[in-house]
Amino acid sequence: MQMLEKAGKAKALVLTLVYQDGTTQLDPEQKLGPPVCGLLALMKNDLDCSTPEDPLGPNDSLVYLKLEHTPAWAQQHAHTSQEHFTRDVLLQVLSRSQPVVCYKAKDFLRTALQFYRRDLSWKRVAGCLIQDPQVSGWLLDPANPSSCYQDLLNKHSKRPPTTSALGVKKVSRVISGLCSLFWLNMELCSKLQSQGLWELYSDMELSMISVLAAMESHRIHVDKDALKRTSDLLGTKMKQLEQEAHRAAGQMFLVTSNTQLRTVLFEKLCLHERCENKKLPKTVNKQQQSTSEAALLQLQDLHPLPKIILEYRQVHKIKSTFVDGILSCMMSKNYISSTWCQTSVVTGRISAKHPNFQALPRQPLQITKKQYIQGKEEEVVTVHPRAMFIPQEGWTFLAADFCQVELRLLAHLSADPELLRIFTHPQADVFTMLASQWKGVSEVEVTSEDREHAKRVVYSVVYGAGRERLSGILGVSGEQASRFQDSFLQTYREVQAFIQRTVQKCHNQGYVLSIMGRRRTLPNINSPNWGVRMQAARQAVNFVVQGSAADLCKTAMIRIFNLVSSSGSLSARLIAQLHDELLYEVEDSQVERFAALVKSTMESLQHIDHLGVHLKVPLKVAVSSGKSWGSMSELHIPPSLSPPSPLH
DNA sequence: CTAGCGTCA
DNA sequence: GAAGTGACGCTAG
Repeated sequence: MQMLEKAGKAKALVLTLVYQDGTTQLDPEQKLGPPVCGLLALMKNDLDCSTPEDPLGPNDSLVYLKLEHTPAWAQQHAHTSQEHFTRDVLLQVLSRSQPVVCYKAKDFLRTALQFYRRDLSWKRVAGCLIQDPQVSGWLLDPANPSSCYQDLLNKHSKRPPTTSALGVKKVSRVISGLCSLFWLNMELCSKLQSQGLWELYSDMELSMISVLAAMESHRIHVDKDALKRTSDLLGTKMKQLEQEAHRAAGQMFLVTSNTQLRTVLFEKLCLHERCENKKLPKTVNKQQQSTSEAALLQLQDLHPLPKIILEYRQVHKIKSTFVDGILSCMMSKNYISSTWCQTSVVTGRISAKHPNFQALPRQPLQITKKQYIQGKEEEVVTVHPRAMFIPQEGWTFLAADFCQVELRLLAHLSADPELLRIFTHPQADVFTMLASQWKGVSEVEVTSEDREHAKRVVYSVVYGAGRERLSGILGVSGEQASRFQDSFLQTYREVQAFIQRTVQKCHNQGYVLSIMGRRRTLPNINSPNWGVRMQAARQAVNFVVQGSAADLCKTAMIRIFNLVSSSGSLSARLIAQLHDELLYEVEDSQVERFAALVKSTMESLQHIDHLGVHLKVPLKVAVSSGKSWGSMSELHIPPSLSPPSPLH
């Protein structure tokens, strides 16, 4: 096929998805993305002789590939050759060594995987290094990601817009868009190079595009019936609580309305008059009595209503966001695939939406269900959104968690002897240890809530929480909080020195860097406004640690992805990334082998020779597995079962 | 304290 | 009336 040969020989390929409404990825974002109908590829050979006025050089050419499945009954006849042609071009795009450029390349890769899910394995996208100006733009200035292609172009292109949009045919607009995309990519690449961001871009972020595309193309099974049952259960529970609230209030009112609740609590029941010793929070703009959680907690001993409202809100939150919310993401299917965003977090972490997989409750919710069956009047049921996610038949979920990554990185970055000692001679889990010290109980008595509490306290202090905020978290007076803060920073003196060093550096150069060279510029670090300046200082410190942790987690994802992709037998797939935790779906028979591989791959990141990363602390990875995301139990891996040869 | 997304008034 | 906003609550460190 001539065209295929031409595409293979082209010096560069510039791609965009085309949607059924005629728009492309270069047009401003649609609210609800229309379905894809094809792919437009510009094959560039004349890299020097095109001008803004005549973007298409004499040796450049354009091809439109229809993405559409031929019905099975028609396959023996006409259109199958075209379908195969498109697939072959896609395969070539995935494996070519010449540059391929696509704005929002992840969407392109995912679309390819979805259209050819029968005969295009997700492993095939592993080696693909498609360039993406959206990613480059974000790396250059992660705090201000561009909202659309035009935005990005305006921000970086030296030349003014090529042709005025009015009166020009849509086709020529798209063509000149693709040409500008090519030049924009060149421009961004040179900027990355001059900022020292090239390695981070080409070795990490570009690989992430494939990892995320493969992750998005996977279908996560959800127990839809159970989800519907819990939706109904929570619905009846809310009705019960509403009735209880009306009874407690002595009147009907809309429990979801804070205005009406305020009237009941403070004008009818006058609860604020009965707690003059406590300070009740006020609403910010109107200085009215607040009905926030903090206020209701203060009032809960005076009257039954606040407690009922608190429980109502809790149930409502779970139902609307995590039960009905997930149901609405499923449409008529019985699976979901989240959207994973690479360019929305300043620190380099990734985020998820529809649904936000990273925010599903960790703890199940206990519901007491009143039912009028003889013998038992009350039944306690636990509602756990995570338990709704199920591996496919014959597969198991496996989670691998980097234990205390940020704190370990802080130990490394600060070289604090005390913090290093905790991690190099671990008698116990750090947060468990601290919790047992603070609460005066033995380590075995520390509950998971205690541990969680200790964790919040530690991170709050190291990221610069003020006295007021810290007293809220610790549950002590402001004065005690201050004392705690002082003694903490005295115990870990080098941590304090690291914080000061980082802020100073940010002051001098205007930006800070993570261990792998990720960069955040903080213009506000020199603001004349004290509050604004202090916030920038905290952001600088947080960026160095959080950003470095993100670097490690991404490296882990990529290495594991490459190991599995290049293995003939391994089939484990990444389901989700919970920042420091990777969740995989693994064939039952491969669980042990894969667990050992994941653990050793992740822990081996203590030393990354070619990047000059040598952490002063060991990395610890905890692995767990289960037949639902809600019921994972720890897996103990013998230390050296099979040391993998790390690819990079 | 720092990062997000989803829901609501 | 619809669309935008800030507070809150869930997550992760």
